[in-house]
Amino acid sequence: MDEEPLEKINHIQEQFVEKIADNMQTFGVSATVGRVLGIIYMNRRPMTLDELSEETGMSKTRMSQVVREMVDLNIADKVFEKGVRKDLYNVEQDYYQTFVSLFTSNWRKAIQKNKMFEKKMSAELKSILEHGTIDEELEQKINVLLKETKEWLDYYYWLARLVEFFDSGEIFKYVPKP
Amino acid sequence: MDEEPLEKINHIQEQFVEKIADNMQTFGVSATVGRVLGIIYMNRRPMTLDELSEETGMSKTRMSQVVREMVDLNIADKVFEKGVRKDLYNVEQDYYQTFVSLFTSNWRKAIQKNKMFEKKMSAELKSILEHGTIDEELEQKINVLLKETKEWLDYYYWLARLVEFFDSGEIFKYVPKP
DNA sequence: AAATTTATAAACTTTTTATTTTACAAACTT
DNA sequence: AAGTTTGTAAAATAAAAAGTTTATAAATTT
Repeated sequence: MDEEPLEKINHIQEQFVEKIADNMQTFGVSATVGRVLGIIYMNRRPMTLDELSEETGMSKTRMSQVVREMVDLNIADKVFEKGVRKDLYNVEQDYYQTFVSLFTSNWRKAIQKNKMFEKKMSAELKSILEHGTIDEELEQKINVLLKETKEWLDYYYWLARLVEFFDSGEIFKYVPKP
Repeated sequence: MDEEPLEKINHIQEQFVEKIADNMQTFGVSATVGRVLGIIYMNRRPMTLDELSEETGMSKTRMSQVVREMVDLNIADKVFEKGVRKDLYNVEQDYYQTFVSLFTSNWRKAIQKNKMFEKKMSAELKSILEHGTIDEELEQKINVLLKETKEWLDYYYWLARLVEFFDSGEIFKYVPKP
């Protein structure tokens, strides 16, 4: 463990990147996405697919997929620099903004997937109520499910409101940045 | 698709469970955990490992692992019922509380893992500053990393505060349940 | 206390996800 | 317009996660 100061620092920098990669998994993104984010973040400057490939030791194709995922998640951007032909990718330098982007991307996706579901379910349930031969017990079951559907809808409405609460920055009014 | 009303309802109930399972993945838990949650939730009563095994078609051992994970995540509880020898497991019936439990469990784990890291890093960096032979450029790099460490610490402090904001129910003051 | 039921642990198998390789199309240089 | 460079898609491979089976320990019943 008796390294040159410069080596030591590079080693520390790598540990930072690994930690970022590890933490990023809490958001449900792969360690590789986290690692690439960490690498660009620590680099403080936009990077090309080739540079990322070099740094991670992974294929350029994989880097292409990863940065695309990051752009979709709103945690990276393609940037232009005159004279440079290769695409350059940069990441958000603000932790809090990255948190908000990942949180909102994730939940927006989930909310989107649920929108149709509620409508479909209540339509089906009502159709059974109207057209089927139904005894007391069955009718009660259907009503329980209809109530469930309603609560479900309310919950997703709340989630959408929560996403806005983060995206708008309101959250920082009540949980201020230190 | 011309089923008996009862069949139709069972089918709808299954769709609910599948949707819950799918949604649960947004929290980073496996579909199986989500499915078990959904099954117990729709059942409205605590269930045994055998019943769960029957419902999911999975082994009892797997059910044992899954409910343990759920208890750890604070979204299920072992309950006692006199005269019943088998363990019974119940789940939170309130969507919002389940959201809070999963959100806080996840982030508490992440925060915990980062606590030591910051201390270790700044100690290492300071030690290099004191003991190594360091030129201008190197010193600047170290200071950048020290600053990074500080910001990191602030960010995790903010996250801890955010977790409290949810856990205490404060969030519902500003993003009220519908 | 022998037999049965229940829960968990460990080893193994299957399925899913991550990554690489290969191949190709689009854009750019000369 | 021929030759490069760059980015993406599709197929193949490798690694990780989920699930099952077998074995065993603890508790319960008879």
